Amino acid sequence: MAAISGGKTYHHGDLRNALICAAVHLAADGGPERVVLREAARRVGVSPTAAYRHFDGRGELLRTVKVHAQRLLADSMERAAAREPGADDPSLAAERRLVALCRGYVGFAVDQPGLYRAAFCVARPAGAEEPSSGPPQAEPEIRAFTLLREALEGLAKAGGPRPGFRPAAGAAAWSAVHGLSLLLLDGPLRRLPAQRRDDVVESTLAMVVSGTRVL
Amino acid sequence: MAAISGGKTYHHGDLRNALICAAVHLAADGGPERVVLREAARRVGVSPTAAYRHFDGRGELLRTVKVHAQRLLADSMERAAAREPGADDPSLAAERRLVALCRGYVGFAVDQPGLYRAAFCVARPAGAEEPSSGPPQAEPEIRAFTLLREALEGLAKAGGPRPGFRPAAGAAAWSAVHGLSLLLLDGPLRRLPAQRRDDVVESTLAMVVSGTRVL
DNA sequence: GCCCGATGTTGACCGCATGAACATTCCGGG
DNA sequence: CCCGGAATGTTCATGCGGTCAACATCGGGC
Repeated sequence: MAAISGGKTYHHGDLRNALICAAVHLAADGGPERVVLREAARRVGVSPTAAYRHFDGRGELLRTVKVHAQRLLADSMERAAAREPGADDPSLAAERRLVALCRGYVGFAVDQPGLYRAAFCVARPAGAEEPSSGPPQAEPEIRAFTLLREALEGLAKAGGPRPGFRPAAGAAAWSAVHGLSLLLLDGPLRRLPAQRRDDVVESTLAMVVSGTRVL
Repeated sequence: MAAISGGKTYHHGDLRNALICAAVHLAADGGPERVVLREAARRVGVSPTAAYRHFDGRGELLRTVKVHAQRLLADSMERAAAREPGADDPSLAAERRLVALCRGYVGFAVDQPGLYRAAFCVARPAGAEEPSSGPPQAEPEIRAFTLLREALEGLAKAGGPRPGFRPAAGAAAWSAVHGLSLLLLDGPLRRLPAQRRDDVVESTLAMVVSGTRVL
């Protein structure tokens, strides 16, 4: 029927995606807590309960947004790494890649605070608190982390295989950029002037790189 | 009157503190989002709106809890540092103190996830979004950060005054422990078995210490 | 002893999440 | 071509939380 003529049909046709899109926009300005089911429905022009045909409640909507946000974060990292020219010295290249990835990480957090926070929000399955429910359901393995870990492995390899390298180094690096991002967003480093902020970022990256050498 | 006899009086007598206490308990299990005004009032045995005589709404209650939580965090750090024996080599002592403080930090986060999250939650003043409202109102200077910074300064001094030391090093160290804490709490490092968790913590602390040397 | 201000209480309104029952549409047999 | 069930939306209703206005009560200073 007249889907072309702008007329509204009883059946939306692609409500799920429309809701996700609206929810992502909500998260983008206001973070995860502003992802409100009713509001998303309103924006799409549909009754609130319609969303329940596509999501198991607000929790699942949020979780979907979260996945999206994580993807965007990883994209930002890869883009930053791709922009990095240094393909000269291969051993240096590994380090540059790591730093570029981190820059992309923090950059995303600063540019898209709402989405960044959404990417790491806790969206409990609607009233779950007990750890004893079924299998531990392995984490979907976040690409952002994979990128960091691989970069670190590349760095370790480039510097010659050293014995002390621990996989936990990835977590350490991640901790640094994650913590830095959050402190800059909501944390006490919020109102930092841009110049000082860069300073802090550089220092932290230096710590990561240097720390990587001893891990 | 019969405050002693357990009889309830119309006037509570110390409602503000009672509410804060209840709210802190709520935060302790469930984090900031579970700090619900009505629930706190219920636990104290008072009507919901009574709270408005002492707080400017839920936001202020939460902010009060936040301050409390930050204090507890700093306490945990100092306690950890006090437990640290190493008073032998003064130059080593500085490093040990730094590590102990960090351990106390992460330890608090792991032991009191709800409070830790409350300590860093964003409690906006009831619908504020515009950055252009009055003076930047300096942050109250979080003691946890001060402890870290001072420890780093002590470390720098102990190693002989080096030129390159930047104050941003404090932020870098903080970023690491903060990020680590959050990844362990809600983040992807959540369900990590305790043993691996310690591994990650150690690696991160090693990164901090080593990074400190180059900053 | 009385009155005012501080402190609580009731009642009401609004937004949100969610579930039950009902309506509309689409689509694949017959 | 027609029908019935599956999808997909809608309306109505419940319960919770934040918050405001109007009213009640207490306690202390005059």
